[in-house]
Amino acid sequence: MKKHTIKDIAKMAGVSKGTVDRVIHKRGKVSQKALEKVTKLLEEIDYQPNPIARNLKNNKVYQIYVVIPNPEEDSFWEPCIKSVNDAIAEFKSFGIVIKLFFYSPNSTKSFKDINNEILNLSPYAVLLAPLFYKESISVVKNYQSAGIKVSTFNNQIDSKQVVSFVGQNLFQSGRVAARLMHMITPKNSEIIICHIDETFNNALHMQQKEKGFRDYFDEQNHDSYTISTLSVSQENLYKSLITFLKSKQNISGIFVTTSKVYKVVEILRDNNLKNIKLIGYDLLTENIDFLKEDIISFLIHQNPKTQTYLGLTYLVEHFLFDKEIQNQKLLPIDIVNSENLSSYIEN
Amino acid sequence: MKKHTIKDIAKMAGVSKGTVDRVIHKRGKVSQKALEKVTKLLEEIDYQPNPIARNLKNNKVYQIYVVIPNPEEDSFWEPCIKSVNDAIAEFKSFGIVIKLFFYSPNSTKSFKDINNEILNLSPYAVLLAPLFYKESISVVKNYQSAGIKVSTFNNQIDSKQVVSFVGQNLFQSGRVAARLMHMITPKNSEIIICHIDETFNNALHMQQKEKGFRDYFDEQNHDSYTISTLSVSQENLYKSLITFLKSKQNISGIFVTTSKVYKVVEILRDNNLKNIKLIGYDLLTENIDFLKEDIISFLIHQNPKTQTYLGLTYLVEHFLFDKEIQNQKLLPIDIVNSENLSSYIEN
DNA sequence: GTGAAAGCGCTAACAG
DNA sequence: CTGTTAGCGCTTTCAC
Repeated sequence: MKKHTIKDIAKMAGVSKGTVDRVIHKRGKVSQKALEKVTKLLEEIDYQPNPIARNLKNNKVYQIYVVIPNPEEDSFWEPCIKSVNDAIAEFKSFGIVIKLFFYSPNSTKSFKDINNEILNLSPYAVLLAPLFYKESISVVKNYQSAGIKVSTFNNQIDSKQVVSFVGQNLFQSGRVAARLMHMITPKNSEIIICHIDETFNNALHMQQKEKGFRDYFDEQNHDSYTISTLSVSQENLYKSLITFLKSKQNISGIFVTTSKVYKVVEILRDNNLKNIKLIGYDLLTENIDFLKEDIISFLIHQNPKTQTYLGLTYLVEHFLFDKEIQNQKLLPIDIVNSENLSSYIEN
Repeated sequence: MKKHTIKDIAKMAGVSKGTVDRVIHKRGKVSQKALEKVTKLLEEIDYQPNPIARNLKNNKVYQIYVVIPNPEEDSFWEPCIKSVNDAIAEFKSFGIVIKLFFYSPNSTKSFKDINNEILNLSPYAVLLAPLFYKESISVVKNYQSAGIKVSTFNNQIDSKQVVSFVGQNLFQSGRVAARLMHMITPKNSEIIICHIDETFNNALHMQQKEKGFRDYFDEQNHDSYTISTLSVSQENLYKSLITFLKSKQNISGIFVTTSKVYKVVEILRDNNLKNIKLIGYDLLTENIDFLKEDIISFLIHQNPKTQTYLGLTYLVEHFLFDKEIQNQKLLPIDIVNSENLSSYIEN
């Protein structure tokens, strides 16, 4: 059993391969008669051109450059490195060259600089984890003018120029955290939403998460819970948190909207504050240990590794097989506790 | 910029493409001198043969037949249909033909029959969801003798003949359920493990889940919880469960080891039994509604859709690009509550 | 309008 | 041992 080829169709229709090709690609210059005959045959057979043969001519090298915050400054991004390396190995033989670039999560300048640098290298496409909203918009615009495709992941920016976004619904993610918090804290207690961020540049995520979190509790008979927000830089975290906590009483839980939960754990521990449930984000090694010890109750997994890998895969398959890229892929919001943890990291 | 080809290397080494090919594939019949020269060049360049061109010759049609329990008899398998259809559409143009076959989850005969039928059709490979252990082993053996590759998913069978397995660690899955149950039930209460199964043929899964569940509680100061097991067929479920529940007191939770949780919900509701927490498996529509209403606290997602899709993808990529198939892929054990539910199903 | 032919990268058969 | 050649399915060019 073999696939029908252009040759088969040509023979059946009594025309040449060239004519069949012209019909398939609607290049015109085909007689009415031939057109009808071939079209009919194509439909009957449900002909599918062989995408492999089609791209044989394209012995191009496609450069895809990945741009993320430096994992040494924020270990959240660590898993992306592995993911990129996997993709490099997997796609090398197809002529896909993937390179990884870092910018400092605390410096919009470094972000702009690295992207300008990449602009000059003119790759085929860029996969971007954009922290800085305003700067990202303009960076994307530059790529666009240079004819370089841009996909984003983790953080969404509102730009028509972006080919594809891979990430999570952060509002919903906040609701998930709220649901869990609701489950493990007593009524009539106080819950704190804690934003920890260096520069407040990525405040957008945190805001969406907070909205979702509050939205959930608003739907409950929520008068029984008091919810307050603490927004603070890493530097001031220690002092501010302690002061904040002391100003309250009956605190049963803290929802940390970033991966920096472990910092909160350390502070609580230092000050011998117990019986406060913690929910935060991401499977950093620092967090993992606390999760295992049940000091952190739940982590929500944002899965940067899969985000990166999917973002890359979409681009690659588009280049190689003309596969359409889906505009948006929202990953599941994984709830992780001490027991299903291993199933997410041994992977 | 373009990829290095066999032609480039031949030119550089001052030999013919044929010779380079012989070196690459270690076919011998190459002079020492040529061998060294070419080998060195290949390494220097880090030459990767173009897998696309390589398989151009193979204008075969690869049939992959998928065999699952009939979703009309057990809706757990429903999502596999979608998955198979997706794969059909995605791989059609590559000459991959995928077909779906059902057997009755209550009849070993139908299982054997359908597999014999498939054996006669001699496809390239079979992707199998094996419910019946003993029968599966022999079925796999038959395929093996006929030179048909077999991958399995969802249920593991211990056979060296199986190319690949996609599924979950069920022991760990039981532990996850236990951890959650522990979190939402009070100490000194009684918890029930409930196995619901028509024929007890797939008892293996349920046993592994039970082991994990008990293992977790054994690690806790577990004397405060009483855990007992009820094993029952669907038919007898109603009566048996009621009798069982009446024989106990202070029941705080039921862990149902299959997707049939919704049946338990209905029984509890009928009998006006409240305040019993429920944890079960799988995002059946029947279960989903109860999860949303918070009557079921958690569902563990076994993700049959992804299992099927991955199983198929591995085979396809192996056939088309000689990609190695990983022997075992353990999927994450997803914890689903009313809030992250949508992120798993809108997908 | 149309067919013939070359070529993409790789493999395999064949002739030397 | 080695080079040449044909051919996989598709596209593109060129001559008629």
